[in-house]
Amino acid sequence: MSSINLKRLSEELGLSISSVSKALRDSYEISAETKKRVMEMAEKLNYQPNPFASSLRRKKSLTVAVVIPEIANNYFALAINGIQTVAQQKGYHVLTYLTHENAKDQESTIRHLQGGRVDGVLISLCSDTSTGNQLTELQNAGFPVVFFDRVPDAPGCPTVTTDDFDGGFKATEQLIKSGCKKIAYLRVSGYLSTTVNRMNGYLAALQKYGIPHDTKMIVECSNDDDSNQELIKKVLKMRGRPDGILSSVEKLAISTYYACTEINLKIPKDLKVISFSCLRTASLLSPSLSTITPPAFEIGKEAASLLFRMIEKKVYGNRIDKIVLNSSLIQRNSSR
Amino acid sequence: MSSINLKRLSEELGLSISSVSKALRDSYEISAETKKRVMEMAEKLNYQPNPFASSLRRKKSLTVAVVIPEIANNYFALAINGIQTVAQQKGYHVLTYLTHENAKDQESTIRHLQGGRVDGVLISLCSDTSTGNQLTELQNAGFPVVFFDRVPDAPGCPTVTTDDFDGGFKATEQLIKSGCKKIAYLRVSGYLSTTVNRMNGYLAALQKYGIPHDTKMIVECSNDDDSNQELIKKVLKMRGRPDGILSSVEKLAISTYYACTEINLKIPKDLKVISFSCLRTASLLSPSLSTITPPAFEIGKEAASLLFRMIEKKVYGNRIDKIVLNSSLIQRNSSR
DNA sequence: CATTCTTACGAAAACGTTTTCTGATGTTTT
DNA sequence: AAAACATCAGAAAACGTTTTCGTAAGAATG
Repeated sequence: MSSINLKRLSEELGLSISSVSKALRDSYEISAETKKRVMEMAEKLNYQPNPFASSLRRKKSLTVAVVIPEIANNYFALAINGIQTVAQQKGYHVLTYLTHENAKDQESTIRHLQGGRVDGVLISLCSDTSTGNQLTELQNAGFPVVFFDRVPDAPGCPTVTTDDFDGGFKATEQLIKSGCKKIAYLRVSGYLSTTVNRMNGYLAALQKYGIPHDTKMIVECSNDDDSNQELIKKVLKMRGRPDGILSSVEKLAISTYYACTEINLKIPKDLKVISFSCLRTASLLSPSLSTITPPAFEIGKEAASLLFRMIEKKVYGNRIDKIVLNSSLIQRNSSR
Repeated sequence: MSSINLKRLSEELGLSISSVSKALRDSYEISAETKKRVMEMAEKLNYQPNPFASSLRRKKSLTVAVVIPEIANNYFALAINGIQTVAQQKGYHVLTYLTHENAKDQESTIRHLQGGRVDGVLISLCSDTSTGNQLTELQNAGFPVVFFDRVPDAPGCPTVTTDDFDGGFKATEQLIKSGCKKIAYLRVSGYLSTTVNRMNGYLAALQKYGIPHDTKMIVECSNDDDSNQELIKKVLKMRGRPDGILSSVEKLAISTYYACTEINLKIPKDLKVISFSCLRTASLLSPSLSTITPPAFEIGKEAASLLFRMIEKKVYGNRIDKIVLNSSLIQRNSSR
């Protein structure tokens, strides 16, 4: 809107457009004195360079995209916070896109991003994902892409994740040590690297402690809170019901709490619960919720930093970073 | 990155650049047959128009900015969700900027936005705000700006808010009816429309029920959780301490819970608490937290819709929309 | 003095679109 | 048959930058 541009500025100063441009970019071709004059006039007229002209010419958008399943989610909100912090400090702009756990949305977003609107992409895959090909297409085109949290299992992808296997293992171990004999695992339907790795940790812990693996203890949930709650209630009412629950995502722990209230099961007496979660109020819940907490903010920061390294050095060629951060297990009353 | 552009496409088709462009935009100047050929080739080569060239030429970015104090906050996360939902459906892109409650950041963001990177701005002011002038400058330049939640008190601003006065009034009334005689109000330092309107509702309720207003009951908190917790503890330990607390924002209610745990005050027996909050787990807290819940998602949607109306009809001239949505008071155990 | 080098600046092309203007062909009207 | 018109397509300018190249004037060199 600000209709003052280089042309206007150059007329005001009695200089050519190119000289003004060079002065503003602090080129050695311009004398110190002229630079000063230009800077002052630019300041005075509140000159703001047109970002589109600049991006068009330089083939650089100074913008990155963040593609996530949802935003009203403690984990992703914190991760974005980390991403923004790094990006803003680097002078980059951040576009966010929500896929709503919908592969179609994710695909069209990725396709769109190929238009060159951004210099790089940070993405956490939706559960309903089958778009690996599209993404590798992007990557093969030399486009910087960093996956975080929910990542593809392909080896060629730079990723930032938490030690999900270890988290699942330790959480399960903790439940076992608190006396649980039958531990259910609440997973999300579809393929999610996180949920699968966490499950593998869970299975490994069962094996280590000689607890037989029962497929009825793997509960596959959907994205609908109400039906999840019904499903969990059903599991908790069946013969040989679980006495411990490991929830792979926060919202399933919430649903478990509600389910227990409804069918009058007491946590932790009748059922011990532990969940992956970034809930700030975990310790204020009734009972306080034991959690495995991924360092979401740091994950965002690391992912963004990695992306900027990839963007900045043209040649990130053969090096593939796989960064793994530790999550912390915090035992509270729900699993004692 | 996708280096196929109109030139490449036109060569492939044996047409001129302009014809291809017109075909893609479905111009009447191009025959149906040619259009079909062009569309197919564009599809085949996965042509993605360069957004910068397009924006430069058309002076339209198809992008809006969201400027908020923080994102790791249930309210703002939900609001962004609403904004994104509307924007994505309209084919717009969303840039987000965090001010971290910092007026300097907010200023520089606004200044930057004048460069024309976006077609409109959605903003919720930071607490430390003194930048009204800058914003009206933007508005005077005919730039579409919609304020939501935390708004300036100037009459010329389109806003989307909740009935904060009413919420503060009813919440206070509820505490009084539950037997509270001395009710403290936790506010945030600096000027925030929300916190002030809520306080006025609080004061009005006190007056209606003939409760004397005591300035010591207005507790001005900062942005630091730890020092807030200390401050609240101090208030709860003083002579003539409050027996009820109305918290103007979610995080202060959390701090209150922690403070009570530390000094061994029981909610609701020793202290009744009610808070403005979008916490999904309010009913699972110990004790469950009474809340006044603003419809954050809808606020985001309304704000975005209003902004798009402003962007789309060039002339929104003398009409100023002030949309107010109702928040809902949910009484739970913390205030019974 | 003639040549090469700096220094400081301007002219113009380029980025990839969109849009206005112009024109060629064939079709309808007078 | 001449004139007006409709249809379709291309040429070229424009958006506001950045960058390459050219060059004038003076300084340094031989």
